[in-house]
Amino acid sequence: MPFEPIEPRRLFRRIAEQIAAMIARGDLPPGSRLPAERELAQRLNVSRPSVREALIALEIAGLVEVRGGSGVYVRNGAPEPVAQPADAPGPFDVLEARMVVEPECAARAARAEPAARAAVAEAFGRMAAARRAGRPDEDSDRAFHLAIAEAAGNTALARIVGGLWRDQTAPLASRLTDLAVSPARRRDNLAEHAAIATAIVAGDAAAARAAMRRHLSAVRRARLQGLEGA
Amino acid sequence: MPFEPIEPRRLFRRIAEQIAAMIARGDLPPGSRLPAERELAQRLNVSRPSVREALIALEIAGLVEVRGGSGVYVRNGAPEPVAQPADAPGPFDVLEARMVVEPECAARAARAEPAARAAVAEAFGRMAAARRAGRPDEDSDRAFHLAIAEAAGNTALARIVGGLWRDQTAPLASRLTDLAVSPARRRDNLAEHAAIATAIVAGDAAAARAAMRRHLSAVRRARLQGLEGA
DNA sequence: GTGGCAAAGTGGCCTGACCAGTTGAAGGAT
DNA sequence: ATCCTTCAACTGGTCAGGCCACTTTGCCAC
Repeated sequence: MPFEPIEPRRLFRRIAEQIAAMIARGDLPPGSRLPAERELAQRLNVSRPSVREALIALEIAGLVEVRGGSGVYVRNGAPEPVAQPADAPGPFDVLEARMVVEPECAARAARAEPAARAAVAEAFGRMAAARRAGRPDEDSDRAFHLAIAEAAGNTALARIVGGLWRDQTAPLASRLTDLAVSPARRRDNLAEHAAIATAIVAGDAAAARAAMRRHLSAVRRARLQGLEGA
Repeated sequence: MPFEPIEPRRLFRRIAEQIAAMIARGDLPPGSRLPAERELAQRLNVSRPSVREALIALEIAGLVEVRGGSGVYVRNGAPEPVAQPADAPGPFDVLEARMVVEPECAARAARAEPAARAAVAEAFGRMAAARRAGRPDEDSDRAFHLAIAEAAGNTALARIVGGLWRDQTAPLASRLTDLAVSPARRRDNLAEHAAIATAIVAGDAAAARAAMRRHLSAVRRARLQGLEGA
């Protein structure tokens, strides 16, 4: 008898989520052993196979580790939703990392299907519109770069770019550099984005890579000057 | 009765690998329905629960989609935003991302100060020792790549590489392909690492970049081919 | 102490069964 | 003939109970 007939989802998912919730809540600290399969089954009023399926799902998801004959343990390096501000990279490290990753993303995006490339063009359109309307274009700027990373069609790369932008915008230190953007720089920024979008839509991978590289170089140059002149 | 007591791994992993191999090989095109659980069980000479566990593992890994009452289908490309537990990237996405980031890290490491480069050499030495001692070299392998990323002197890049390795070893289905490393591949792996370490210690950035690229290409090739011989 | 051995506990896997949803084709109504 | 209903086959979803191999633990002899 499933413990609650209210939810239509598959049983092992409900069980897995329940266990994951315990881990996230701290009821099951990292490294600790969770109850035996038989006991979990009895406690949750489900069968042992269902518990096993849930545990396998959690194992593949990287939340727990199953040691045969011993027990199931909460994984130590469990990905926490909270980020530690301590070792956050500095703004220039982030920018350099972007110069490694994003040109390649742009090149791949240029080789993507037309639909994906159209999404990049659309993101650029929104950014241009925001700028014309005088709205802060920080969000649409980020959205543009993220659209390119997503168009590249690689989840891992998209996640990396997303993380870099988070590192870049979150810390207060980088906020300071953000303010250093002059109206002229803002205009150039838009023009550089246009070059990138054009190359991607045209399917020219080499041009897209070069345009992205130029753009990021310009951003770095502006930041270096901003720190002096402002 | 397990079909062959030759492998000590858990049964559902072996089954999952076998199915994943069929998908990778193209025997099961994206969108196609794979055989029923009962038939798979009979064909592979295992019980249905074991097949179910394997299918759940593949589902969490994002390789297949299970439609109740209908069948199990090979997923075409894009991972849905469905993923509640974790939308971790697939193993090949991770590998591709590494091919974007790590060669650049190797090049920068080669330009680093002697102390940082010595740390890379040391990490390689530990890995070689572990391999000689017959110890599992997965950890030292990871440590070697992380050492290079850290020697590159960019916090953001080091963090990216660390994240990619976590994605690769902890969460996803890559574990399924991980154990497909033959002794020959393990030996080549060490040789490739040696080439990387040598170039970095010598301060030859171009050679380091090329060696890292060769290494990752070899890893990808091994993963694509693997899983058949056993 | 200390080393070894046995029992308890745990995951690993199997057999067999029943239920619920999907699917597609047979058969009736229009 | 065409459309709709119905129903049987098929598929995944879940449960129950059982046996085995391995790890852990604690007792006992040394």
